[in-house]
Amino acid sequence: MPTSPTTLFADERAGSIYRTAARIIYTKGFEAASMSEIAKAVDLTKAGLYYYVKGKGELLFAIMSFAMDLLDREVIAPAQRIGDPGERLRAIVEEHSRLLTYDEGALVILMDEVGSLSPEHRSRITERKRSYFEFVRDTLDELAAAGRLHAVDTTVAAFSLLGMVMWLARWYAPGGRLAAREVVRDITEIALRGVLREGRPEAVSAASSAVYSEEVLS
Amino acid sequence: MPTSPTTLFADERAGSIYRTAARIIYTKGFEAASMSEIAKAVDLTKAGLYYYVKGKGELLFAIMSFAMDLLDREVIAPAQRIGDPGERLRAIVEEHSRLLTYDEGALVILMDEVGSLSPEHRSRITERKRSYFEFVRDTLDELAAAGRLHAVDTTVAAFSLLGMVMWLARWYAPGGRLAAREVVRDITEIALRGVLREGRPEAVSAASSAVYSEEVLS
DNA sequence: GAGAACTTACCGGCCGGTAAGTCAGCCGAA
DNA sequence: TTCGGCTGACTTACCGGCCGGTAAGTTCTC
Repeated sequence: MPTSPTTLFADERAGSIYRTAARIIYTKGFEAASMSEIAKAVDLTKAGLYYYVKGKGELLFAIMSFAMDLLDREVIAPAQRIGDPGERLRAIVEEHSRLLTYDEGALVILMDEVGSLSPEHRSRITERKRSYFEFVRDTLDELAAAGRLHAVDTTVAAFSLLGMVMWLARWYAPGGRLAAREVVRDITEIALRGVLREGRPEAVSAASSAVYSEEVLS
Repeated sequence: MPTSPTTLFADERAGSIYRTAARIIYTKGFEAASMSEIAKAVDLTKAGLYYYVKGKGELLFAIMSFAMDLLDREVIAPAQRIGDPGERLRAIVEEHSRLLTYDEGALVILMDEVGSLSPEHRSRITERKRSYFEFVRDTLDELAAAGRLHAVDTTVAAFSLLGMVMWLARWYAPGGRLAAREVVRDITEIALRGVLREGRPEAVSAASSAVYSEEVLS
């Protein structure tokens, strides 16, 4: 279905606005980032920016929804197709970590700025996050029922694993001396080993100490 | 050494101002929290608040310094006195987690709002955080040298463990279904099992849970 | 009466947001 | 082929309000 040139341009422009806004909000925080600043970054006046977005709150909500869609598509949906709960857990940790090494803001905003949303928007985002959390915990429950989990509360375990993964966004600097692939693999190993009883088959583990480098403390 | 009543009163007042400010900033975020709001919460006008604090930035820095002092006193210093690196790591994770279940804001602000500090203040806080991080990583290096660690990069491992612990502040609600003691114990087990090769001596963990029998009330 | 502990009243500035105007380019009609 | 109108994509100019911060005065205690 072809779109008219003007509309296509508008869509591309809108996309670049959201991406730029995400980067700025991610860097400075939502409250500290001003609409004028975002407008200037996309070569518009503030009023010009308001032609595209309804308001600051709507902008934040749009970015978060985009991030949630990304998480759904890249992590949750693929994992849901995996039958074995152990492999499913591994896929979740691995893909979520990998996504965070790519990301340039949206996923971090999703984690950090829920408090800045309006009540209605907040409840919609929180609902999607809860459903993700429950997906992880259900997977852990399945493992526990099969006797494959160490004796820990699955709620605590789910939060801990997700926390470990999400923290990645706080410290990992792409382009630094730590390669994304090794980081993702190490995190996955630490996470799974933390909760799973089984001594997993780890053939790849030996090649671990390849190109490691410096990291950034925020 | 006795303090004069007025000074004592001022100190107590100052203390309660910092505590209240920490709670508000923790709840709404630094940028979203206004000085008038903080003033009102301590039954002062904004100008009255400025009698005690030099400015918003100084207030944030003071709260973070307090949090860092707390971390030093309750986690780092005791751990530094432990010879065995395995027990030292356990103490770090356990005590840091425990501290987070008590905390009413300061430690979370320390983690989340570094970006709002002035460059000078930021570098001073970041330096202390780096030193803590390196303490943890050095402990992991020690374990690795003794062959007691799984084959993962110690930098990634240190960030992952700390991330898991710090995430606790994001989700744990005191007074809920999960008792602080069990949460701390489970997190410690997941963390240590994630990186340590050894099947740990469980006797130590049983003894340590007896020490921390005090209940969290807030 | 001196100093600590405030309050009242105000400042300039930036905030999110908007009303109204501009202007390029496409449209159908003459 | 030209013309008038229409619309999408903006800009200029402005709004009230709250922000961090302060000068100057007041009250209370010793």
